[in-house]
Amino acid sequence: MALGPDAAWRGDALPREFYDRSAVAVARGLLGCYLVRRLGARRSQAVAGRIVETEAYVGERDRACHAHAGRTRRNAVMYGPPGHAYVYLIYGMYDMMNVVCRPPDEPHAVLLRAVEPTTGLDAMRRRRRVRRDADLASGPGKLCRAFAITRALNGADLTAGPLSIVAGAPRATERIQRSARIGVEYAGPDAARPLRFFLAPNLHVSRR
DNA sequence: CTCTCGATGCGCT
DNA sequence: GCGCATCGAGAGA
Repeated sequence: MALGPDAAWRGDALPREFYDRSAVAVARGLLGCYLVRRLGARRSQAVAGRIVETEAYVGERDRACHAHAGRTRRNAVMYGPPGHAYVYLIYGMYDMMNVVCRPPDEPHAVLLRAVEPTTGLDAMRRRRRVRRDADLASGPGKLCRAFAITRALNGADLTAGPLSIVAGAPRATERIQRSARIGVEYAGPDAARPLRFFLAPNLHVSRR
């Protein structure tokens, strides 16, 4: 079968070492990479898209980070090896996907905030009833729904299995921009830190 | 377009 | 019991 122009996501998953750095480095490095979800009994169906927006959560001293209060049952995955998914429920109805990073002995993670769908759009449209494709995965809760990511994948290894990330890069027309993180006003001085990263111009980020 | 508000489950105090 | 790393519907302009 010939590989079409959207075949980049078929490459190898990013290696463990990619994640073994600070969340800031990983948050920047993930922009343009492909989030790949394999579904079906034999994982024959695939849904994929370019990561266009991320946020870094940088350890116990970051008041916006779930590890701020130390290790708990919910955030335990953040204290494990890098390259795994940390998925949790928020507002009683939305799942959020993070990528665990691991600078020495520090619980860092990167929240995936928006994805530009490239493959399996029909499957995404079935899960998300939206008018425009740009709304399919333009938010952390939206992308989890579009990609069928739930807490059942908490702890999943991103270097092998039904959920992975494949190397990619920003387009020649795109630049990396940064801002304060979204929805962390409660975090005091940490709320203003510019730890959100996104590609611009790109119609699939969560806010313009 | 902007703004407001309710939904809804659970981790943690 | 409180509050949350959100979303989408509805109202108004």
